[in-house]
Amino acid sequence: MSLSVRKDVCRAAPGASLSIMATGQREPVPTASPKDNPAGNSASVRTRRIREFARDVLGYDEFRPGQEAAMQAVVAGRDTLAVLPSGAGKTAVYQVAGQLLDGPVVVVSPLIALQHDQVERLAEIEDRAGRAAQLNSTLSAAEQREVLESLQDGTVRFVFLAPEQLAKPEVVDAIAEAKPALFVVDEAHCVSAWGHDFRPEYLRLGAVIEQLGHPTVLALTATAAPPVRAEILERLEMRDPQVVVAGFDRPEIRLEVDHYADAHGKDQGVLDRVLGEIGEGRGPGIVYSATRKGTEEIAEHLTDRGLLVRAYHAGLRKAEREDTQRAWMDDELDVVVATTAFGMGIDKPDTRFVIHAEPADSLDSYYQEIGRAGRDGEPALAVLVYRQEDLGLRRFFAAGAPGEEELQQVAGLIAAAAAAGIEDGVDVKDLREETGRGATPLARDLNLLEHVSAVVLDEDGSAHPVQDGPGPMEAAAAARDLAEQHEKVDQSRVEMMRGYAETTECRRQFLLGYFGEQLDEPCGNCDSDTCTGTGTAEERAAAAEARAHTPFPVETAVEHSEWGPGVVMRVEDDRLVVLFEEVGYKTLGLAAVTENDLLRARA
DNA sequence: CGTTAACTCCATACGGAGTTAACGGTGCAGTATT
Repeated sequence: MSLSVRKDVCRAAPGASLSIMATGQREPVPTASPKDNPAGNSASVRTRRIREFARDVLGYDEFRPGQEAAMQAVVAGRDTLAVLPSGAGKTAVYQVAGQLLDGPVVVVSPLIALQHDQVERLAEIEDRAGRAAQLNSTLSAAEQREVLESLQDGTVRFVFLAPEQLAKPEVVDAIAEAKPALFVVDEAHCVSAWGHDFRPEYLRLGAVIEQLGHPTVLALTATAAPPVRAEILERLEMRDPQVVVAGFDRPEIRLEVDHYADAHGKDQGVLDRVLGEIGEGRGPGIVYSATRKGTEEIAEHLTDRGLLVRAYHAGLRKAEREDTQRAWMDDELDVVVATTAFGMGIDKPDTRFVIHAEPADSLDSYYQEIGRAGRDGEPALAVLVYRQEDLGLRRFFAAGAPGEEELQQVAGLIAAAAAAGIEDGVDVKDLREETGRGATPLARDLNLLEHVSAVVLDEDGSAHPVQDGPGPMEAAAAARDLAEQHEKVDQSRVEMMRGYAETTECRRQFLLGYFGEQLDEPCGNCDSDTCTGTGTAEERAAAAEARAHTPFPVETAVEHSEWGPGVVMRVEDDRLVVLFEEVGYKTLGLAAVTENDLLRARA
């Protein structure tokens, strides 16, 4: 096994070490023998026990890339972020830890449906790995109490819950009493993608981990670009984290982009593409649309053409959604046309294509979505049917930072209560009544105010002003600045989606570059000129030449006169993509950079 | 940001052109209602 260690760009965790595993390489599970443990060395004992568990309980013949490294780190009690491709057996990483560590395992999982599946899967090996239970609102109050009690008396070894459960002090207390050995955040990219406003409880997990006495933390995700990794480490307050990244190139997925200028042409293009694939016998597939209405219209048109199709989005009745999922899994459909609601926890390895009728909000989402095709390793296809105007909706969703007045009001109410001598702080419920604002935007505001050290939430979830912290006016301004910074980063992610759609070079190089991995040669399996062989040899040579002589190669730490520090993510023959810490991704013309001396390398 | 449904205005009136406002995605939990 070759294992190179290099410095990550994570500024949140200067001490983080990073392992990169070669793509697709599998490591056999060796037979444990006494000589693995000649001196009773604890690392080799761990290795032996991990391998025994993998073979005897999970029935593994081999480890997937990164899997054993992540297990080693976790079993040794080290905080670990594991970025492992879909189907790389992330579950096994905490299963093994559950058996080898002394204490229960808490798993934060974003969807109740996902928790359900996870519990069922663990039930199959319950006698060897320990009992698993879920804790959520589908359970009665008595059942919820029972789960927590079983966790405390050791009869339940794994508990699966959503972050919202951990907003309840009594739940955190009960779990703390059970002295968990491991705190797992599954689908950890949600910390960044959902945390800011949609599900703000994700941002509070760091504080929860502290309240639990900081058990070993394991963050798991299939997709996380460097800034997302940095945010996960920071938000979860991980200590001296081990970052394991298994190569996540999916060479079997062919990458294509179809360009259209007008809306009608694009709609037709989506239908033609789907009909073409199904007509050639290359199905089933998923079509992603940005809107609910879009999914229904496309589904209707495809049905009219005789395909077995269903639409799927969060506005449909629960029973209908479940039945569509079942029909999809049972091979009853050619196509599911869906919003982003469809996907997480749905694993159909023989999905042959993923076609996007609109661009995703980021390459993170896009890669996650197309990654659902070809999990069986057979050839698969990802097509983005692209029209520039469709980015507008994504830009709209990326906007929406709270106004300064709103933040001032919230900070003011909290400060006023403290000034009036109310020592218990302000309950979030009271804030909701006073401001007339919903729970979600309010939680977002509180997160922002907390992040600028103006407000603290105590263990009961009540808000207090920070002693000697900024006043409401100052706090609101700082919080707004922070929100605007998030917004800039989100907008820059949309820009990277645009960059992918509009690049004329190898799309896989672009995509992997975005995730901080360099692919040295064009992939040969995308629709770029270089990979289809339509570009001239001279052009390709010129591009390679330019890359070789750039003053700022990939991964160079740079400083921009206006945008501050950043890291070079990608080099083309006439431009650079740089990820700046404060403003996100920017594409810079190389000529302008050299002429105006815009960038300099940092030490 | 871009699309579209709803509205207003004018008047070669079985309605067309132009303006404006609303809308768009992900899920948890808890509460009210059948």
